[in-house]
Amino acid sequence: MRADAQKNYDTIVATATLVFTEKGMDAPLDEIATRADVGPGTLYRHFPTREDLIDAVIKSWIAQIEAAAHDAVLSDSPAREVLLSWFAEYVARISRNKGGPSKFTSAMSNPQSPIFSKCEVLREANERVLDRFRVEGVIRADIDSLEVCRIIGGVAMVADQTGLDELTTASMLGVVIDGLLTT
Amino acid sequence: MRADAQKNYDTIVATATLVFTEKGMDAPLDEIATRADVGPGTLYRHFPTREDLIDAVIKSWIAQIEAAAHDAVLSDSPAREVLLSWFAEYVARISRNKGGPSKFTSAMSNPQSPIFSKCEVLREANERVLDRFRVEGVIRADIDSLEVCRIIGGVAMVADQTGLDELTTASMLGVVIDGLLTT
DNA sequence: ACCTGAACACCGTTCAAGT
DNA sequence: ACCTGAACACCGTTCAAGT
Repeated sequence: MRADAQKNYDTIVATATLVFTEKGMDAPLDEIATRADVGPGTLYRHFPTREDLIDAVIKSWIAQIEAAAHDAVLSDSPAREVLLSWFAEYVARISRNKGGPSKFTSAMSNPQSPIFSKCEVLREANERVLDRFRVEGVIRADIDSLEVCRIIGGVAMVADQTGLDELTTASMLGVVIDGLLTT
Repeated sequence: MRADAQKNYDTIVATATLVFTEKGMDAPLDEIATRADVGPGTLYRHFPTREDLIDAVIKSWIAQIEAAAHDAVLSDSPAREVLLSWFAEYVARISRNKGGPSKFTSAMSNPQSPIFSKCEVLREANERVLDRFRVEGVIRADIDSLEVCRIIGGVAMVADQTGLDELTTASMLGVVIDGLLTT
């Protein structure tokens, strides 16, 4: 990539990160281009779709969720407690930017999506945590990680759209967890 | 209301019903005005916001949910079975038009919304069903109907956005129900 | 009192002209 | 090879002019 192209690419991603934080993942691309001091065509050349841009923005932090999953796998606290903080963590990550829960949860079921592979990282982290408890026999074995991601994603979408606080969200997650536990 | 105004009002609502069915509740208002043979200003005069229009459209069927709730209250099938078909019914109603789950579930937590009172009808129907099982002691008493509407609404939103089939949706509802049951 | 439709604003998307 | 920005399309919203 040419030096000026690389510079524009980096500036656009940095600006998008900022604008997504301020206004959510549905923020006008126009504003991103303007604040990055590039023409709209430049943004489109680098990122043909909004999801391509989202993909570049989340690249810097999406893998961090694996550490949280790792903690959940190793923790010796009660299952319900571990799952509650793990799911809360999951929700917090995909809700980092407004509009995130909707984007991630939809893309997870769509292999064509530019951010599908990033969603797989989320799902696999979840899979690892669920696997631990499946082995221990404390949660149902007939619900796969995709389905769990969808249900938790649904809770996150409602919380995101409605602006619910963490306590209310945790209460909803508690219901889902009780539905997963066999005990 | 003047005769011509009344006629326009009725035509707009009828056309909106059609367009919402075809393209969902986020369909362009423009198309509704054009197909109803009125100017955009006429649509805005009668319905200042999209939600005002939605309110008029759903008026004709929103109360039907009470009959389904009534059936659920009287049914002598096992609780899990009754709740599953009730929640499936609830999801089907709010998913009648694409984009519906998101609209209803958001408005339910916002008393300022023009469709808030319609959402109350949904919530109260749910309340009646939940009350029956609370009295019987088969479901948790610490989760109110608003919270249940939110969780089920979240499932409906995911299903709506992702285009999930009824079986997959029912499976997710099953998890939520198991989380509500005390047995 | 109500309707019309031109006009404006906003935003996504394309592409001819430039470097 | 890449960038610019004018231009177009689309859609929501307003309002002066009409009936």
